[in-house]
Amino acid sequence: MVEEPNGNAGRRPTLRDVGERAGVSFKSVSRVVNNESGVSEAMREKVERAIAQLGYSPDNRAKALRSASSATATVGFVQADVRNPFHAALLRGLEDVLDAAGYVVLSGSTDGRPDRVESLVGAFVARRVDGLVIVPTEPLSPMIERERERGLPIVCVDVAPSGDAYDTVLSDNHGGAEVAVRHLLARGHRRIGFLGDAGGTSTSQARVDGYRNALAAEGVPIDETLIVRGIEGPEEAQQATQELLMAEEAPTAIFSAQNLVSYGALKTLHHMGLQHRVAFVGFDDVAFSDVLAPAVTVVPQDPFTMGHEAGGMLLDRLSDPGRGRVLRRLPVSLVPRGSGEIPGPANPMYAPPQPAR
Amino acid sequence: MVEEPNGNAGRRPTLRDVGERAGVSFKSVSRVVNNESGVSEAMREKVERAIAQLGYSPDNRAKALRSASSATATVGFVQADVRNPFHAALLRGLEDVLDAAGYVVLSGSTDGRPDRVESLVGAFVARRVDGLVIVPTEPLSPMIERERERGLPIVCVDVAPSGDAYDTVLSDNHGGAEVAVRHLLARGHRRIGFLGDAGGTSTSQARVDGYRNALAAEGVPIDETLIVRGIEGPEEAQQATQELLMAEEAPTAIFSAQNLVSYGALKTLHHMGLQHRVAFVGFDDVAFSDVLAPAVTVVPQDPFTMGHEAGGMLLDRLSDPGRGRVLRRLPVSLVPRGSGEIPGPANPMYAPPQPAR
DNA sequence: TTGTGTGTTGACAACGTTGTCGCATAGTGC
DNA sequence: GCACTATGCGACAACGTTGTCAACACACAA
Repeated sequence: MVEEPNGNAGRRPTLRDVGERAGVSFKSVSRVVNNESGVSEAMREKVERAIAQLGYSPDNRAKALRSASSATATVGFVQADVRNPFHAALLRGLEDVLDAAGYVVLSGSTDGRPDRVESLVGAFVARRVDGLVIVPTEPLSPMIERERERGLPIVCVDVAPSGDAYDTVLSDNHGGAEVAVRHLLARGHRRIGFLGDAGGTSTSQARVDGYRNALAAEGVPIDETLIVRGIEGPEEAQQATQELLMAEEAPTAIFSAQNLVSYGALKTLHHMGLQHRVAFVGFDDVAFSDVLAPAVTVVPQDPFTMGHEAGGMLLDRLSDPGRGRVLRRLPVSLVPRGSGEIPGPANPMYAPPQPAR
Repeated sequence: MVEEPNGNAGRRPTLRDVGERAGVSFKSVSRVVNNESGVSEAMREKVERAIAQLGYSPDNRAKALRSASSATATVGFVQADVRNPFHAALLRGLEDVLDAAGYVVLSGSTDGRPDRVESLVGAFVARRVDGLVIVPTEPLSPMIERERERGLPIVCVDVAPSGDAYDTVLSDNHGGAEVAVRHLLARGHRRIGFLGDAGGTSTSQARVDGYRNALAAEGVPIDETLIVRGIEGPEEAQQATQELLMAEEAPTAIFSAQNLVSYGALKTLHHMGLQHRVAFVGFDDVAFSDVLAPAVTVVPQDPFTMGHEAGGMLLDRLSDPGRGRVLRRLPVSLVPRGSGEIPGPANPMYAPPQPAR
């Protein structure tokens, strides 16, 4: 039970309060709190008793304020929407590694809106975060650029901003997309739809490039009408998928380059009754991918690990601000579960896609 | 472009720096920054020019430190795991309403472990958050109790801690469970399995109580062997579901009381090929609930709104610390999608559940 | 006894900000 | 010309902490 001093209800006890209580100077209390050497046993006991009685907890703001070089042990995480499971897992990975190092995480969602990015970063900077982890948007917010120039440690995750100024953690987006499309090609598909998200980020670009590369490597001509980019959320993905599948020469397979897009695409495939006829591979894992019939073949990323890596990278940068810029590209590989193994026209097992109903 | 003063590389400009630059006292700069009255136009312009040149951003730590009553405009959110979509949506709801009021959110996951709760709350308090929003565990951390006694505004969400000391936002857990089970009863089911999560919280309890109530109201005897509680995560849920369905007198319907449990239960139903035979209703919505076949009948909560409400409640409490404790219980209703409408034995349409393969 | 270390403690100045107060300067009324 | 008020600005003290330095007590050797 914490003793509540009569006069100053609501005020938190300070070093000075504890010192008064213990009959010593507040500086001695500071020494005990910080486990400094050169404190007698008697002093330590007296002070610790007083601390317990008053329920003292140190004020990190004052500590951080004392020396400009000193730190708040707080970092900011800026992403589009924490409700996207990918971002939530990133955050959790971050939290875990930073928590272990004594940091806490300020988290904010921007929906990718530049004004929200600016205001959020401004709010974080006002609180003097020691560093930022961001999922960049394109173009990168000028405020973020300015903070980097000023020396604030910043790590990008999932997306590499243009230029090579930022420490970055990525998945192998190009390679992953290529593997996915090769997988479909190998099963006899020649007309493969591409569904990509909005944003115009390097990540989004790398995934189309991977798609194009895989086709080119097999000598399959690229039909631009099969490539749909700029899809914003599951509803638009449903729409786009439907249009693609109702077209004159519909694709026999679909590669979706992002988890929310996959969600919409799968919904449409199932609603149209084509889930067993049209092959599907998605970048990013998707909830229930192993419960759906057919189970969903994906190239999963590991966002938890990505967050972990990003946090570690930030800690490294904090301890050595002068080091060169680091880019880490995490390998990905395809997990076949069923939807991606549906045969295509160049395969003897092929059955033409007709709606089941 | 921010001008970098030669001498003090890395140091952020302060009020004093701006004042020097503009040739005025730092106090005048403070006045301009805070839009105080009694500042001449000439002064304002001079200062604003200097602010822009130096890229000044105020230091929230110092501001908050200045007066004990002043605030950090920061709140902490403590939950088990952001990767749970329910918690992520809570966080997003919180962020949005608090952001609009100028606050930022410190977020931390504890996996429900008491030691992590303590250390996280300690870290938040050290940074002098103005308030906390927590998803409580049972028993409630003594550190949280102590902070409430000390006067820190705290709002609980999703779970009501024992006693009635905390502002709380809840779903109507009892009512929701009752509606779900009544729904199954009305379709002819008499043996209804209950799958509940671990934790021993009031929420978890309310959902079993709702289950029991619904059965009792229909005069259906309660078979304790059909009630499985304390399920920790999807894997355990899979296991429990399988055992339930392989038992001598297996249930013809299942009510799952939590989203992660539903995930595991659905996985097992599908793997056993029983998804069209055994009825299923889940508390909490679940990703892909409308893509699965049959689509999943649920009693969804609206975690985004819950987070929104919790944030609003915290803001209210901050502006009026003396007000009485508030409890808000949000209504829920059942969304029939298919899985919950599979007929049971007391229904003429009933077909006995046999594995499809 | 004196000097020299050694170990423990306290006084005091910062950190960057806001609140309070006082001092100029200018304008107003007589 | 003299008070008086209003307006704009600066000086200074906090807020709670840490770093620096000085002061003190004590032991030990010379």
